[in-house]
Amino acid sequence: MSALRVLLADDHEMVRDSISAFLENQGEAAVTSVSDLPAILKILDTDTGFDLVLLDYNMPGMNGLEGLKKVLNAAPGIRAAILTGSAPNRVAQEAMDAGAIGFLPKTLSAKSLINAVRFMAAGEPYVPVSLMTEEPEPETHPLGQQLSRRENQVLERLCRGLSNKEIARELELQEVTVKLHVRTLCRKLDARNRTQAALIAKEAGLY
Amino acid sequence: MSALRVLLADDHEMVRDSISAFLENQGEAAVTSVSDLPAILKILDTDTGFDLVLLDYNMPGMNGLEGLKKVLNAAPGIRAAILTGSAPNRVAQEAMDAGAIGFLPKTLSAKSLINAVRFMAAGEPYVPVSLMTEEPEPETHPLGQQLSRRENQVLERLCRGLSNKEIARELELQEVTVKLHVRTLCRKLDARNRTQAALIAKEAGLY
DNA sequence: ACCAGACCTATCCTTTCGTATAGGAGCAGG
DNA sequence: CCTGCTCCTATACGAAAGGATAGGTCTGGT
Repeated sequence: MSALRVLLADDHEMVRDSISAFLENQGEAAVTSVSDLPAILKILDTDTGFDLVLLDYNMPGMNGLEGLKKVLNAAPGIRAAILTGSAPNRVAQEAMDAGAIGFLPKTLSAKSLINAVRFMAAGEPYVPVSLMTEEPEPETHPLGQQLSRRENQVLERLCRGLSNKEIARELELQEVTVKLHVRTLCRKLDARNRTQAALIAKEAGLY
Repeated sequence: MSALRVLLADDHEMVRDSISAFLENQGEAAVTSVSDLPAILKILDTDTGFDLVLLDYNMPGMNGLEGLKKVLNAAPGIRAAILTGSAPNRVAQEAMDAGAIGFLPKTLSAKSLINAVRFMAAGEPYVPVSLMTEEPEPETHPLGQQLSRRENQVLERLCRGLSNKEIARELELQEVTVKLHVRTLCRKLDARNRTQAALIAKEAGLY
């Protein structure tokens, strides 16, 4: 049997090395690993012959599921899966809807990982059962859940003390748009201003 | 040479399996892995013969560095290191102060991990150079002491998300004066604006 | 086809924040 | 006395934040 060709992107070098070493030691796959989204796109520019692409959800250039869409766009028909540390049910659903072949929380065991990779490389969608059954989702954070994707992204940057302009630059948005999100976000969190919003989020342990 | 005995705790099963598999494949160590802090404490209750304990910073029961202290308390003299996804400089310092033998961001390469484990198991402290050379951002708790009485009063209100005007009213000052304090206070805390100042203060547990 | 919701942008406006400069009052120690 | 420090105030200006209104796209669901 010829080894599967896997393309792995994660900004944590330890995660990269560990996963790729593990997959290769099992003789299961030949792993090419990079650290950000642009690198993935560059590779796919000349080589779309991978059996599977693994994308870290939190990684430079990903911008939520935008990165996934870019990958699918760059290599139509390729099988791409999302890899994430936290396991928000909602994101899994969104990822699958966006065309992902699978969704892998890092809480997955290495053995399950092997199986999942095998499944997905064969074109079979894979999402851990736990994520599907936990439909009612006990709300890891009641706060973050009532915010939209964008609002969460903005809030995270609010918690780094960034200005609207800086947030706009990072998210590739106009400053007015950021203001909009900040305002609606403040309303939902019952905060009077950005500072309170940031404090509330930190208090809740969101960021 | 006999293999090192490593005790690993991380709530992400994938991380556990990957790291332990990697370490063991190198013939470097025999890894025992668990998923939370109580499990660690239970093991140490009957077996303190490990060369190294690796603790995920974000893990059930850890509660910041409390978990580290519990481990050191349960097995005095044992070598314990903190493992974390994010790499906040400050926490590294705190961890070392609290008695950790090392601090490992997950951005570390697998090769560096091996070296680090070897170092630490030998009793040699290990912290990535990058964390040491980065801007120190020292003194988490002495923060409050660097501030004058007024500045502390202003900071406390900053942490309630109040505006300059509101702070002025509460302290019976003019708004300009509050601005002055906010500015000098931000300088001392190395914050770029009021939001960051509030966040830093809360992070340090000041208010 | 239609509607609802999330998302993005624009214009206009007011308020707040942040910075700079220039003082003055009070108190400590050399 | 002079020096240095913290504290308080004042005026002024540009930058940022916050708010309101209006309209646009795109999506999924009915």
